[in-house]
Amino acid sequence: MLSIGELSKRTRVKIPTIRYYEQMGLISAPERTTGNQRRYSKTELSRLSFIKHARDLGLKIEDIRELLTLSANPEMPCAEANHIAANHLGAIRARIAQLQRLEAELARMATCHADNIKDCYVIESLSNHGLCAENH
Amino acid sequence: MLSIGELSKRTRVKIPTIRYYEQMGLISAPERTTGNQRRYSKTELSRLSFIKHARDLGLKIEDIRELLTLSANPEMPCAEANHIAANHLGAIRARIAQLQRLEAELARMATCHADNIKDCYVIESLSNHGLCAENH
DNA sequence: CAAATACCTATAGTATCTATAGCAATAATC
DNA sequence: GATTATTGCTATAGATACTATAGGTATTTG
Repeated sequence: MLSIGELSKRTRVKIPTIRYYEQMGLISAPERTTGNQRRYSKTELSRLSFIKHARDLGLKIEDIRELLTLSANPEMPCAEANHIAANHLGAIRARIAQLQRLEAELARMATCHADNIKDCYVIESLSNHGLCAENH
Repeated sequence: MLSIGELSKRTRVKIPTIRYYEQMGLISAPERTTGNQRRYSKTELSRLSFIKHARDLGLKIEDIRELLTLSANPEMPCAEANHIAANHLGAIRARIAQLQRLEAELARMATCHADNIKDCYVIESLSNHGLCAENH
């Protein structure tokens, strides 16, 4: 049995976050010691690892909740899980494309070598959208 | 003079967001009509455009506040503004790299053709970090 | 001038945590 | 066994950047 601190170390999920997930119903309330401290089993360790991994991938809590429900019913069709992953993939690709446009613009901006603000390209760029190479 | 609705249309900043920015002190409280409605001048239009543009670039409110202060002092050195932009550029590049790793992993996951959850690669991938091609 | 639209304030809610205060339990050391 | 250090508990507030709602008032349009 793991204390909340050990669970936190192993999953790299911070302690208040674990308690928050419990409150949100993502993980169930674990056993307690006579002194009222939480004690976790291997089951909860792997469930929390799943959650952490999915969060690292940028999935929303509600998506994760759905995936957890799905995974609890091993005979259900896999299409739904695929759908969630594919949806998220589209969102990520769009976000990458957007960030790359911003990267280009910031890179241009950061080449400024003016001595003072009145000639600074950073300020100028932000003031005047027309200077942008790409539209956003 | 523009009403808040016109200002919103021209800057594509939503009305409650404009009022929120006023509350946060990013823009100053504008004139009011006798009926207590806000009326904005060109000055405020361009200031809000600056803010919108910077937000679109992903800059944090506090960074924007700093840039606005800098731009109000045209004789100040430009180094600080450059520093903010460059910092942000670094953060964006890191985020792009991270998202590209996630994209690769999700793309692999979404190729799953299993019929039911127990063989689904999406669920399997999230359960088992060891399957990831890249580390994150 | 009436109806439709736009605007006002104040408050609460969203999402995903993180921090703090004040106290209790457990582990480590002597 | 006693002291001390670490860890844990609950409850509440704060961070971020808004968005939504309720209940009421101005302004514009036909």
